[in-house]
Amino acid sequence: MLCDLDAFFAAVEQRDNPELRGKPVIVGGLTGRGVVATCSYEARGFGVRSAMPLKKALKLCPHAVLLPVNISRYREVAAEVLAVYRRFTPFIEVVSIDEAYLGVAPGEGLEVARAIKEAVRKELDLPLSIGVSVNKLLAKVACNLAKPQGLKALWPDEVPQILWPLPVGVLPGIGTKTEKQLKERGIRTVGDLAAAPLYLLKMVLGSEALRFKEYSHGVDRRGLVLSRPPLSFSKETTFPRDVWEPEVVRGALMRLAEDLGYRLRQNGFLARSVTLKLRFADFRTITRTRCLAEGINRDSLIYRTAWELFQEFASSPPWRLVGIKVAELSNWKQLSWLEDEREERERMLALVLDALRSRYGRPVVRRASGLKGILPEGEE
DNA sequence: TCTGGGGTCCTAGGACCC
DNA sequence: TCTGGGGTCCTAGGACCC
Repeated sequence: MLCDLDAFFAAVEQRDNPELRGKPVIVGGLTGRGVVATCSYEARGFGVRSAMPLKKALKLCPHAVLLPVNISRYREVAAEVLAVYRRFTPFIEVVSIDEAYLGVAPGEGLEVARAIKEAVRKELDLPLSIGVSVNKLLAKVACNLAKPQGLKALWPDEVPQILWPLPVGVLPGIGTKTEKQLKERGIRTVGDLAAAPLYLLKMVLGSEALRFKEYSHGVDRRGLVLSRPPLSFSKETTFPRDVWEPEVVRGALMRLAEDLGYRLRQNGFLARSVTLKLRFADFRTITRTRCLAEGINRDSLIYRTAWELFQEFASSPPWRLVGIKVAELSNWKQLSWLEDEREERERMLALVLDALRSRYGRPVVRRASGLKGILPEGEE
């Protein structure tokens, strides 16, 4: 079964603040250049949708309550929801903060789903939709049909009647680009796809043609992916206005690097590649990667690498967005006894800063001349 | 309308090695 | 003089998902 919390961010806000119940609520960035992360069903009534620019959303629904994304709060609540799921089954694939596939014994799906839905509503006061079937694809489609606050099963014998009339975009892996290409070849619905000759599908879908052909018949061989370590961490920021000054970008890179270093250390990783992402005012976007000889997790090394890449490849302003990604992750082995004393002191400093940060938030270090010889060269 | 942020996966070319 | 086949690693971009 697929469990999907309805309008999750907005639902948490409405639950935590009853005054918001029944009102159009939009959760999204507040910079003015943001988009809608989630909106309540009341807001959807005005045509507001996820990923819509906030400016447009507020034109459609001027009296909406606009709230910033309080991601740490939503993570707390999501953990509570997961704890409920775990009471019913250990077979859980967490797709995202608000979605998870649950595996239960054949024949028990609907019954367990009803119990989960009821528990989440009663104990956590959150609306949940669940789709039940024999595989992930059909469970997902069933869930979409059930929303909001619904529970629906979709069995293989219903595929021609229920799945075939739907647009091909309901299949996982078919996004707007592929949907358009298929449409140009006369394939609009899943039924069209099921009837199309394979050579035609291969023109658009390449080596994946067969898999989508199977999907169109309701066949999905994917199993549950219970859990695995992350492959990358990234952080990026869109400036409130287009930026012309390299110094502003440099400051942003410092903050991004701090955040990524913190996450690497907290999760016990070293990263061997650093990627700089730049978006220009005209929305052209480039990425530049540097692979390193050794894994790193120090803010200063992440920052330095990203800044070097920026200096090499930034070409010309104005810039709209800057981001850093760290990847090629490995476990953070304890440094060998070969490490020199300076490195040891830097490691201690990092641990102290992380402890401060866990407790008080990100430390703002304006100038630390007293730490000469401890901080890396050139770092304030 | 004016376009976020955090991820994964795939493709394709080039360098390099044997 | 003109050129195989198999492999890994690195890099850039794009599609997709939530």
